[in-house]
Amino acid sequence: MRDTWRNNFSEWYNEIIEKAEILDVRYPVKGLYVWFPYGFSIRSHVLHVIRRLLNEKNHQEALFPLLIPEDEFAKEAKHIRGFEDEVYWVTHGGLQELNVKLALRPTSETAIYPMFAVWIRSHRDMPLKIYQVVNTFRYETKHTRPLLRLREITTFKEAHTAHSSWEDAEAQVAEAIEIYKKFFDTLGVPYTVSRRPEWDKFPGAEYTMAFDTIFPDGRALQIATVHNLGQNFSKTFEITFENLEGEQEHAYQTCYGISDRVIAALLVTHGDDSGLCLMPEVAPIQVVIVPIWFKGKQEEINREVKKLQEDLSPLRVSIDDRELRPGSKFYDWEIKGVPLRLELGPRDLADNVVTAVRRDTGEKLRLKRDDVKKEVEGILEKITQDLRARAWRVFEEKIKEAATVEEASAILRKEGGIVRIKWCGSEDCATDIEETTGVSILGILSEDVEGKCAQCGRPTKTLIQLGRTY
RNA sequence: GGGGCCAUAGGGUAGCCUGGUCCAUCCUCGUGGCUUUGGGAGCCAUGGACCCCGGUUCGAAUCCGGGUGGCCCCA
Repeated sequence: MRDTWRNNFSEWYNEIIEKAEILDVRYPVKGLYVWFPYGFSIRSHVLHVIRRLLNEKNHQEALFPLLIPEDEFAKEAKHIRGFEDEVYWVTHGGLQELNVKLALRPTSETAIYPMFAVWIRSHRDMPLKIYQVVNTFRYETKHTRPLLRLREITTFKEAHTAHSSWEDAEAQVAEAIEIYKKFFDTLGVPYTVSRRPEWDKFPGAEYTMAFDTIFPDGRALQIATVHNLGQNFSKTFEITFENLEGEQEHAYQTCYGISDRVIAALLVTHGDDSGLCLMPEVAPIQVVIVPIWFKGKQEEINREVKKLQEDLSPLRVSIDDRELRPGSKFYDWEIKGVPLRLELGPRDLADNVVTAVRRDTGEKLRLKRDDVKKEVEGILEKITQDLRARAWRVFEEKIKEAATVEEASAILRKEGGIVRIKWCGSEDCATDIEETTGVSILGILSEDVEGKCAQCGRPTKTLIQLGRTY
């Protein structure tokens, strides 16, 4: 693991996924991976956070089928064109060929919206805010990578809403962005939000807002998207409602999603050369207690360790009573990213203290045994704040501004990250910028700046972000 | 989208070029036991592998073809 986080990110990533028991990559199908119980537990805690945030804003969780009939799937022309070369098809039932092929959902618009058409009749049925957490399938032909490029996306949280006006849909986009900001803040994952360029928006959307973070190798990773679908899908799927004037009108829709990539971002953002460092809120084990046994004292130590665990309830506390040397246990839990380790040995008992070691800083502390719970809670809160602050500091250092395309190009080649430049809005300039820099335009950050297009020099108010993507 | 490298116990590897001496090397790991425990313990015993299909050959981990899977670089 030594120094690979900074110097060989790919190697660190592959190693940590396996050693921290996040995913087993040995499943014999390309692009499909097995969640280990430990990784699955992190996933569960992360999902708990997003569910809480969505439910607070009156979203309802539902569940739609995995299989979508070809005729529904093909209804929206742009949508299908965006996905058709990566769809898995179910063509047979047993030995019999199906009359209508069934798509394994690559995303669920075409599974959900036919039902929206049935459910929505009046403006009173809206806003309708539904979400589901499911697996989706995409036949990736490129290099697949755990959590980053999958053939089965195992953790696809997609929300779909319908509204009775464009303004309400716009407000929903804003609400979704706020929810995601809170979500990533909880995970301590830094982000930038921008509007994807026209040619890169979700197929069938009016526009797409996207969250990107930056990985240690300098690449940008899309971690969430929010789409305003306007009436595009409601027209194809005939989702209509009777408005206040008594007329039939097509609904205004939005959808927004996150995927396994947020788990990758969580792991990578706070990782270091010793392994993971998990945010306490989503750590399967928040505190691990390592008993320090000495001959003759084992029973007493075990008794005290058990008492300590009970005193720390309801924190997620685990006792490591494996028959191993303590040092070996320390390494294990550091790789797995347990935020706080407590040690209890004869010396601690004699002094009525508990030894604590922070995963993020390595700092060693002596906690008074009598108010250990308050102290531990305080440390976990401190770890949360420090991890978040550190992540944002690192992130912001990787965002630069450039006046010219050449300058942007030099920065991106040398250190990667995200570079902001001004752009006139023409597709020709965009193409030239992407060709010169060799990276993509991530999106439009602002349309309220003063300056000149870095490519052609024409005056513009648009600031965009460039970065090499995953 | 283009190019390169690779596949041997649970993990990491040697052997492959030059086919036989390989019932396959070393480290790690698993199991049983003894001793130990404040940063990866030691000893004894024991367990486990040549990616798949086909071809060449008296003989294939090794050579050839295809498939599957993995990694890296460039666009």
